Amino acid sequence: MSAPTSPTSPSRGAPRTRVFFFGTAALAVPTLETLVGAPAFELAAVVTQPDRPHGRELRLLPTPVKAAAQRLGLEIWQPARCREPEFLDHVRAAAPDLIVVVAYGQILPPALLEIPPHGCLNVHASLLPRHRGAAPIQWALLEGDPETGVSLMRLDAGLDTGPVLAQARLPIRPDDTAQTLHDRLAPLGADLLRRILPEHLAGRITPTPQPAEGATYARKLTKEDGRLDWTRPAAELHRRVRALNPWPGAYTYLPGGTPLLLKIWTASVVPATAGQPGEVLAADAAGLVVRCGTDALRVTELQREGGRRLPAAAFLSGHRIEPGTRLATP
RNA sequence: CGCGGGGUGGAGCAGCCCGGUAGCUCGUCAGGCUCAUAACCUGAAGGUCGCUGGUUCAAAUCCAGCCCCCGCAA
Repeated sequence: MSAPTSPTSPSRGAPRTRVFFFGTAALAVPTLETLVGAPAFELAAVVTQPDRPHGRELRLLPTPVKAAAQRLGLEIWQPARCREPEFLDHVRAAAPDLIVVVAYGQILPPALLEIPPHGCLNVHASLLPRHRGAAPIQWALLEGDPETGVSLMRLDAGLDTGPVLAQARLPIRPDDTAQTLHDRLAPLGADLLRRILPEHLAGRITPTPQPAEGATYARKLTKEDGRLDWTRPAAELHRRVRALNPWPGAYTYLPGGTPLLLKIWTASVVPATAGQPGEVLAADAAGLVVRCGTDALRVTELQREGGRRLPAAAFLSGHRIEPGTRLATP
């Protein structure tokens, strides 16, 4: 569709800044698009993780960033490890002025950080120093933060520990999921970079070291994190359901000959004082109400293993669940 | 060849192992009850049982191939 762009229109005066973009996940795509759309920059190459087997047939699929880069007609590099000497040589030879990193998934070694004269900038989806690490969006939800945001920082040798250039805040809505929050943070990060980058290149910004106080680490989530412990308060379980949507998903089990795995997609908190934790208090068109340690959770969308995601009313049409049933967490 | 589950009237499921009248919950439509109703009662419409071929007197059900969906795993 788009022909490979050549540096036509000799922008009179200042040469364009040569940028390398490092990114992998979908969060990074809006930032990549922003850079491509800015005439002041020449996007020399996009570095992303190698294609990995994905999906049902374990086919090799491109990363979201690679797919976007292909669509934009950009040069793509996919080193197995960005600390490989051979790769570092390639980067040195290409002489980028600046490296921008968003959700790349690998740590950039000091030897790489030293290459671009304007440094390596990173867009991170939290208000640093809170939620450093791999899953900042999910942890902001799990912890019940009233707000989160994006931070633009200069990479150093640590994990998300570099000095911060700027931040943008974003309130967390009561019904936000990791997906919806991600979808608002991604463009927010792109916008932050677009606004601040010219200032940075002009030398008008002094990054502020992150305060030691308030630093937390947002470790990557696992499937095990999705197990719902019904003795916990409903408010907490509600946060867990939202934080793990769409991945890895919160779940419980419906008792039976062989317990049936139920993934909980959406729910809300309702007051309750009767019943035992895990007990089904009601199962009707309004949803599946499950007693928790405090109050109850009204499940409104769920999915059994092997089945598709369904509204509670549709699910209950085919799966009779009587009040009094105890959902288990084996 | 990574492992496994599934495609049955508008929705969700059962029936398939042990071939032979298409079932359940809900929805829709009509009528009734009621001050009224998403409640209740009665009745009705609506299905090439994913596609193709095979076995058989007979296939939703057994066999083969294909298409599509989902979970695990990554």
